[in-house]
Amino acid sequence: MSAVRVVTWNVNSVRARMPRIEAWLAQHKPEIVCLQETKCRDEEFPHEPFEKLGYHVSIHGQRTYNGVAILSREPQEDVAKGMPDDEDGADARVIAATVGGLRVLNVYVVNGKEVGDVKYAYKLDWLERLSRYVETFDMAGRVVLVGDFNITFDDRDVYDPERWRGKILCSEPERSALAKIMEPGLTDALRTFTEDAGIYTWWDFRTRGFLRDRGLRIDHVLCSPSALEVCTGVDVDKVERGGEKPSDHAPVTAAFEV
DNA sequence: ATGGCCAATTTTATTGGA
Repeated sequence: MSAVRVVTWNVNSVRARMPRIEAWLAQHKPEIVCLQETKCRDEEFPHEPFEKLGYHVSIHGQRTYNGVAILSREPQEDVAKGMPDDEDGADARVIAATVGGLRVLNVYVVNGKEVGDVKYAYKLDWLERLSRYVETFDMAGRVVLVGDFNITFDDRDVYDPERWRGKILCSEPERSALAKIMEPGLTDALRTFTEDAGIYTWWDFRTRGFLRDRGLRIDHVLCSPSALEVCTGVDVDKVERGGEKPSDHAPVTAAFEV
Protein backbone atom coordinates (compact mmCIF):
# COMPACT_ATOMS: atom_id res chain seq x y z
CA MET A 1 0.00 0.00 0.00
CA SER A 2 1.20 3.45 -0.83
CA ALA A 3 -0.33 6.90 -0.94
CA VAL A 4 -1.16 8.40 -4.29
CA ARG A 5 -2.46 11.95 -4.29
CA VAL A 6 -4.15 13.28 -7.39
CA VAL A 7 -4.28 17.06 -7.64
CA THR A 8 -6.50 19.09 -9.98
CA TRP A 9 -5.57 22.74 -10.33
CA ASN A 10 -6.66 25.38 -12.81
CA VAL A 11 -3.49 27.49 -12.69
CA ASN A 12 -4.70 30.28 -15.03
CA SER A 13 -1.45 30.37 -17.08
CA VAL A 14 1.38 28.01 -16.21
CA ARG A 15 4.02 30.60 -17.09
CA ALA A 16 2.52 33.43 -15.04
CA ARG A 17 2.02 31.03 -12.12
CA MET A 18 5.33 29.18 -12.24
CA PRO A 19 6.80 30.52 -8.97
CA ARG A 20 3.66 29.59 -7.08
CA ILE A 21 3.34 26.19 -8.73
CA GLU A 22 6.98 25.23 -8.10
CA ALA A 23 6.77 26.23 -4.44
CA TRP A 24 3.52 24.36 -3.96
CA LEU A 25 4.80 21.18 -5.58
CA ALA A 26 8.04 21.35 -3.57
CA GLN A 27 6.02 21.68 -0.38
CA HIS A 28 3.33 19.08 -1.00
CA LYS A 29 5.10 16.62 -3.33
CA PRO A 30 1.92 15.14 -4.81
CA GLU A 31 2.24 12.03 -6.99
CA ILE A 32 -0.05 13.13 -9.84
CA VAL A 33 -0.96 16.68 -10.83
CA CYS A 34 -3.53 17.70 -13.43
CA LEU A 35 -3.28 21.28 -14.61
CA GLN A 36 -5.80 23.28 -16.61
CA GLU A 37 -5.54 26.61 -18.44
CA THR A 38 -1.82 26.31 -19.05
CA LYS A 39 -2.33 28.87 -21.84
CA CYS A 40 0.77 28.13 -23.91
CA ARG A 41 1.89 26.15 -26.91
CA ASP A 42 3.64 22.85 -26.27
CA GLU A 43 7.01 24.34 -27.26
CA GLU A 44 6.52 27.14 -24.73
CA PHE A 45 5.71 24.82 -21.83
CA PRO A 46 8.23 25.05 -18.97
CA HIS A 47 9.23 21.38 -18.86
CA GLU A 48 12.50 21.80 -16.98
CA PRO A 49 11.24 23.09 -13.63
CA PHE A 50 8.81 20.18 -13.42
CA GLU A 51 11.41 17.63 -14.42
CA LYS A 52 13.78 19.01 -11.80
CA LEU A 53 11.03 18.46 -9.24
CA GLY A 54 10.89 14.82 -10.35
CA TYR A 55 7.86 14.80 -12.62
CA HIS A 56 7.12 13.16 -15.93
CA VAL A 57 5.18 15.63 -18.05
CA SER A 58 2.46 15.16 -20.68
CA ILE A 59 0.89 18.23 -22.21
CA HIS A 60 -1.82 19.20 -24.63
CA GLY A 61 -1.30 22.91 -25.19
CA GLN A 62 -2.71 25.81 -27.11
CA ARG A 63 -1.73 29.45 -27.38
CA THR A 64 -3.56 32.01 -25.22
CA TYR A 65 -6.46 29.82 -24.13
CA ASN A 66 -7.07 26.39 -22.65
CA GLY A 67 -4.23 23.89 -22.40
CA VAL A 68 -4.01 20.90 -20.03
CA ALA A 69 -1.15 18.89 -18.54
CA ILE A 70 -0.53 15.80 -16.43
CA LEU A 71 2.52 15.61 -14.17
CA SER A 72 3.43 12.39 -12.40
CA ARG A 73 6.26 10.96 -10.34
CA GLU A 74 5.77 7.54 -11.95
CA PRO A 75 5.95 7.14 -15.74
CA GLN A 76 2.78 7.60 -17.78
CA GLU A 77 1.29 5.13 -20.23
CA ASP A 78 -1.35 5.43 -22.94
CA VAL A 79 -1.31 9.22 -23.03
CA ALA A 80 -4.31 10.46 -25.02
CA LYS A 81 -4.61 14.09 -26.05
CA GLY A 82 -7.98 15.61 -26.82
CA MET A 83 -11.15 13.62 -27.50
CA PRO A 84 -11.53 11.01 -30.26
CA ASP A 85 -13.98 13.15 -32.25
CA ASP A 86 -12.01 16.41 -31.92
CA GLU A 87 -11.66 18.19 -35.23
CA ASP A 88 -8.43 19.83 -36.39
CA GLY A 89 -7.72 22.92 -34.32
CA ALA A 90 -10.14 21.90 -31.56
CA ASP A 91 -9.72 23.49 -28.13
CA ALA A 92 -7.01 21.78 -26.08
CA ARG A 93 -9.14 20.83 -23.10
CA VAL A 94 -8.61 17.12 -22.48
CA ILE A 95 -5.69 14.82 -21.71
CA ALA A 96 -5.59 11.33 -20.25
CA ALA A 97 -2.84 9.07 -18.96
CA THR A 98 -2.45 5.87 -16.98
CA VAL A 99 -0.21 6.10 -13.92
CA GLY A 100 0.33 3.18 -11.59
CA GLY A 101 -2.84 1.45 -12.69
CA LEU A 102 -4.93 4.60 -12.30
CA ARG A 103 -6.57 5.91 -15.47
CA VAL A 104 -6.50 9.69 -15.09
CA LEU A 105 -8.68 11.91 -17.30
CA ASN A 106 -8.03 15.63 -16.95
CA VAL A 107 -10.54 18.09 -18.43
CA TYR A 108 -11.02 21.82 -18.73
CA VAL A 109 -14.71 22.21 -19.44
CA VAL A 110 -15.96 25.11 -21.58
CA ASN A 111 -17.02 28.15 -19.51
CA GLY A 112 -20.14 29.02 -21.47
CA LYS A 113 -20.21 32.77 -20.77
CA GLU A 114 -23.93 32.99 -19.95
CA VAL A 115 -27.06 30.93 -20.35
CA GLY A 116 -28.40 31.38 -23.87
CA ASP A 117 -25.11 32.59 -25.33
CA VAL A 118 -23.67 30.78 -28.34
CA LYS A 119 -20.85 29.70 -26.03
CA TYR A 120 -23.41 28.12 -23.68
CA ALA A 121 -24.73 25.97 -26.53
CA TYR A 122 -21.12 25.07 -27.34
CA LYS A 123 -20.58 24.10 -23.69
CA LEU A 124 -23.56 21.73 -23.67
CA ASP A 125 -22.48 20.20 -26.97
CA TRP A 126 -18.93 19.81 -25.69
CA LEU A 127 -20.22 18.11 -22.52
CA GLU A 128 -22.22 15.70 -24.68
CA ARG A 129 -19.04 14.81 -26.55
CA LEU A 130 -17.21 14.32 -23.25
CA SER A 131 -20.01 12.01 -22.13
CA ARG A 132 -19.49 9.82 -25.17
CA TYR A 133 -15.73 9.78 -24.55
CA VAL A 134 -16.14 8.83 -20.89
CA GLU A 135 -18.35 5.91 -21.96
CA THR A 136 -15.27 4.39 -23.61
CA PHE A 137 -13.42 4.18 -20.27
CA ASP A 138 -13.35 0.90 -18.39
CA MET A 139 -15.30 1.71 -15.24
CA ALA A 140 -14.42 -1.69 -13.77
CA GLY A 141 -10.91 -0.27 -13.40
CA ARG A 142 -9.69 2.65 -11.33
CA VAL A 143 -10.74 5.73 -13.26
CA VAL A 144 -10.35 9.26 -11.91
CA LEU A 145 -11.91 12.10 -13.90
CA VAL A 146 -10.68 15.44 -12.61
CA GLY A 147 -10.64 19.02 -13.71
CA ASP A 148 -12.27 22.40 -13.90
CA PHE A 149 -15.83 21.45 -14.81
CA ASN A 150 -17.23 24.98 -14.66
CA ILE A 151 -20.37 23.44 -13.14
CA THR A 152 -21.63 23.35 -9.54
CA PHE A 153 -23.54 20.28 -8.34
CA ASP A 154 -26.05 22.00 -6.05
CA ASP A 155 -26.71 24.93 -3.70
CA ARG A 156 -24.07 23.76 -1.25
CA ASP A 157 -21.43 24.59 -3.86
CA VAL A 158 -22.61 28.18 -4.30
CA TYR A 159 -22.00 31.12 -1.93
CA ASP A 160 -25.29 32.81 -2.81
CA PRO A 161 -27.58 30.17 -4.35
CA GLU A 162 -30.47 32.56 -4.97
CA ARG A 163 -28.30 35.02 -6.83
CA TRP A 164 -26.86 32.23 -8.96
CA ARG A 165 -30.08 30.27 -9.50
CA GLY A 166 -30.26 29.12 -13.13
CA LYS A 167 -27.22 31.19 -14.07
CA ILE A 168 -24.09 30.01 -15.83
CA LEU A 169 -22.21 27.33 -13.82
CA CYS A 170 -25.45 26.58 -11.95
CA SER A 171 -28.08 25.96 -14.63
CA GLU A 172 -30.08 22.76 -14.77
CA PRO A 173 -28.94 21.78 -18.30
CA GLU A 174 -25.30 22.04 -17.24
CA ARG A 175 -25.93 19.95 -14.12
CA SER A 176 -27.84 17.36 -16.13
CA ALA A 177 -25.00 17.16 -18.63
CA LEU A 178 -22.56 16.54 -15.79
CA ALA A 179 -24.84 13.88 -14.31
CA LYS A 180 -24.93 12.16 -17.69
CA ILE A 181 -21.13 12.14 -17.84
CA MET A 182 -21.12 10.42 -14.44
CA GLU A 183 -23.77 7.85 -15.38
CA PRO A 184 -21.27 5.11 -16.33
CA GLY A 185 -20.34 4.92 -12.64
CA LEU A 186 -18.48 8.04 -11.52
CA THR A 187 -19.03 9.59 -8.07
CA ASP A 188 -18.21 13.06 -6.75
CA ALA A 189 -15.52 11.94 -4.32
CA LEU A 190 -15.78 14.92 -1.99
CA ARG A 191 -19.42 14.21 -1.20
CA THR A 192 -18.59 10.74 0.09
CA PHE A 193 -16.68 12.45 2.91
CA THR A 194 -18.77 15.50 3.75
CA GLU A 195 -22.19 17.02 3.19
CA ASP A 196 -20.96 20.45 4.25
CA ALA A 197 -22.01 23.50 2.26
CA GLY A 198 -19.52 26.27 1.60
CA ILE A 199 -16.62 24.24 0.22
CA TYR A 200 -15.41 26.26 -2.75
CA THR A 201 -12.60 25.89 -5.28
CA TRP A 202 -12.89 29.18 -7.20
CA TRP A 203 -13.31 32.79 -6.15
CA ASP A 204 -13.76 35.69 -8.60
CA PHE A 205 -10.85 38.09 -8.95
CA ARG A 206 -13.19 40.88 -9.99
CA THR A 207 -15.37 40.91 -6.90
CA ARG A 208 -12.40 40.19 -4.63
CA GLY A 209 -14.54 37.20 -3.79
CA PHE A 210 -11.85 35.42 -1.80
CA LEU A 211 -11.77 38.15 0.86
CA ARG A 212 -15.41 37.46 1.69
CA ASP A 213 -15.31 33.77 0.77
CA ARG A 214 -17.77 34.26 -2.06
CA GLY A 215 -16.87 31.22 -4.09
CA LEU A 216 -18.12 28.28 -6.08
CA ARG A 217 -17.14 24.60 -6.12
CA ILE A 218 -16.50 23.90 -9.80
CA ASP A 219 -13.31 21.80 -9.67
CA HIS A 220 -14.09 18.16 -9.05
CA VAL A 221 -12.65 14.68 -8.57
CA LEU A 222 -14.95 11.97 -9.95
CA CYS A 223 -14.11 8.35 -9.21
CA SER A 224 -15.11 4.97 -10.59
CA PRO A 225 -16.25 2.48 -7.91
CA SER A 226 -12.88 0.78 -7.51
CA ALA A 227 -11.09 4.14 -7.33
CA LEU A 228 -13.59 5.42 -4.79
CA GLU A 229 -12.97 2.32 -2.65
CA VAL A 230 -9.36 3.37 -2.16
CA CYS A 231 -10.00 7.11 -1.88
CA THR A 232 -9.25 8.36 1.63
CA GLY A 233 -10.11 12.04 1.36
CA VAL A 234 -10.51 15.18 -0.74
CA ASP A 235 -9.02 18.51 0.31
CA VAL A 236 -9.17 22.04 -1.08
CA ASP A 237 -6.05 24.09 -0.33
CA LYS A 238 -7.49 27.53 0.37
CA VAL A 239 -4.10 28.72 1.60
CA GLU A 240 -2.80 28.56 -1.97
CA ARG A 241 -5.60 30.90 -3.10
CA GLY A 242 -4.19 33.70 -0.87
CA GLY A 243 -0.93 35.64 -1.11
CA GLU A 244 0.77 37.19 -4.12
CA LYS A 245 -0.41 36.40 -7.64
CA PRO A 246 -2.54 33.33 -6.97
CA SER A 247 -4.69 31.59 -9.56
CA ASP A 248 -8.40 32.24 -9.12
CA HIS A 249 -8.77 28.47 -8.48
CA ALA A 250 -7.40 26.57 -5.49
CA PRO A 251 -5.73 23.16 -5.91
CA VAL A 252 -7.96 20.21 -5.02
CA THR A 253 -6.25 17.04 -3.81
CA ALA A 254 -7.75 13.56 -3.64
CA ALA A 255 -5.78 10.97 -1.68
CA PHE A 256 -5.78 7.26 -2.53
CA GLU A 257 -4.28 4.23 -0.82
CA VAL A 258 -3.42 1.80 -3.58
C1' DA B 1 -27.91 47.30 -8.89
C1' DT B 2 -23.15 47.80 -10.61
C1' DG B 3 -18.34 47.22 -11.04
C1' DG B 4 -14.55 45.37 -9.79
C1' DC B 5 -9.24 41.69 -11.46
C1' DC B 6 -5.97 39.10 -14.22
C1' DA B 7 -3.45 37.12 -18.32
C1' DA B 8 -2.29 36.98 -23.19
C1' DT B 9 -2.15 39.25 -27.51
C1' DT B 10 -4.56 41.81 -31.04
C1' DT B 11 -0.69 45.63 -26.59
C1' DT B 12 -1.81 51.61 -24.23
C1' DA B 13 -7.11 48.34 -26.41
C1' DT B 14 -9.38 43.85 -26.81
C1' DT B 15 -10.82 39.24 -25.55
C1' DG B 16 -11.87 35.69 -22.39
C1' DG B 17 -12.37 34.04 -18.04
C1' DA B 18 -16.64 32.25 -14.45
